[in-house]
Amino acid sequence: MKLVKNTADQAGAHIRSLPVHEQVYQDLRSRILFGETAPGQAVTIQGLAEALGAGMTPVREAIRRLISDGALLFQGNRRVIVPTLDIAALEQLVFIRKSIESELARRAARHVGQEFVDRLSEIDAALDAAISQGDVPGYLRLNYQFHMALYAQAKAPIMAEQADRLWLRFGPSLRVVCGRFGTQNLPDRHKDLLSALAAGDEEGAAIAVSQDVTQGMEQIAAVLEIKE
Amino acid sequence: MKLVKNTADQAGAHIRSLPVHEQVYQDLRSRILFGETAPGQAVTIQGLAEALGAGMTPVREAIRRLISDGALLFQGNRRVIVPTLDIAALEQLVFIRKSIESELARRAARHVGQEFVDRLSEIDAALDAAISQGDVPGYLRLNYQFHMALYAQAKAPIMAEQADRLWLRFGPSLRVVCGRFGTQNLPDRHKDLLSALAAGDEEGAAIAVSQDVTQGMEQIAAVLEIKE
DNA sequence: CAGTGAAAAATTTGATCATATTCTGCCCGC
DNA sequence: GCGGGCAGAATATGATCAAATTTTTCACTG
Repeated sequence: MKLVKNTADQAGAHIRSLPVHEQVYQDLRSRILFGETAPGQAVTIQGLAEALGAGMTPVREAIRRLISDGALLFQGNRRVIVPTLDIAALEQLVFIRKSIESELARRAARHVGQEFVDRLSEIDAALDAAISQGDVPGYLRLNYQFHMALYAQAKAPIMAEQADRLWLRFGPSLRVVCGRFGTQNLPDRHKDLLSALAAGDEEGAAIAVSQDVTQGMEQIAAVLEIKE
Repeated sequence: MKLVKNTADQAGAHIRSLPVHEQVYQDLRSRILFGETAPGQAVTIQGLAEALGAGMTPVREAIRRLISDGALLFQGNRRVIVPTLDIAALEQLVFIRKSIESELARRAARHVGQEFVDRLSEIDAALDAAISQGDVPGYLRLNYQFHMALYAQAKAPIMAEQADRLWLRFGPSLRVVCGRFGTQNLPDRHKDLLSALAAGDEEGAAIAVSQDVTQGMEQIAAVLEIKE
């Protein structure tokens, strides 16, 4: 009872290099990271499967990964939401970020060359442009890109991965901050960082990143206070 | 055409509160954590599904979560293995563990009561017994239990979760250490820690944990050096 | 004639989907 | 207000397809 072996070479301009579950993961991840999902929002498997035109198995896997990343929260019953930050969580994130990211900056300072400083400066210039134009999504993406480029330079992949994961936890809230305050008075310790890097000043780089973290988190804390 | 809705709650002593993918996750996790899987070993979906008597979808989900945890490694092609530590990775783990776990000890010291110190002492006594009897699995489980009980007391769930995740990365290698050196000359800074906790000495607790981490990691480093 | 190497077949394993089943939350009638 | 059904969403299975590894074969060289 062999049915027709329909060769199924129908028109599919699919780039099949990446597995579907990986594509879904990246897609969802960047939505969370750049605030396209609001804190508290529910996430349904079937909804996503339909929205992305994928089956539910790949969507399931992507969601599990993101739960493990701390980017999504599995509420005891079988409901999944974008987690809401509270002050206690934020305070812990500040501590961990400062520990890891300042060390990453320290290590990156050991490996910088002129071409790397140039590349970072380029990103920072684009970032400034986004800020002055009030381009919130652009700001969020470039800021992320700036930090990740720096951390990649530290030659410490495990630490960089930990830092990367932490960003998923405050991405949605950072978006809320920008929605409320706009981009005008955003902190920018990147200039300090760039001069420290150019001078090979490890401690200076660490301090600059630490201050950047503190300021960013304080903005989020301010919004959280209001909400209480 | 409704067929008999046999509720099938008689089969085995199944605790049906936990979903299968969760059970598989916990099972695999503890196997990795306590060294029942060797570093470098390959992990196959279908193999596990058969071994655990589960379908492949739950196994898939568990594996994805563990990859995200850093407990398994997805090799570019589609092969999944238990990752092998190298010196560079170990050094990064030491830094992160010291940062996070010493802070957790510091915070735990703020919330201890007598009954908590007693409970920890109890675990530590059992741990000593396991060491003197050469009971490696018992040592690994009790050591993990000791640290996690301490970190739970810190009232910092996010930091504790990060620490927990890190343990998955050196579990398999720790097992190798014990296989080579036995349990006799394992470091035990737990006594220092217990007295610091009883005295409410935050810094003392932080230092004790930091030394415990250093010593444990040095043992692993020694084995890694030999292998090179 | 034996050994080496590559190419192709076969087997193993991963990826995806369609579907059946079970559980949760909600709504309606009592 | 409360309990039972009802809708919908999540869990889980097995089938099916695709890819990668392994094995086999065979030709060619020393």
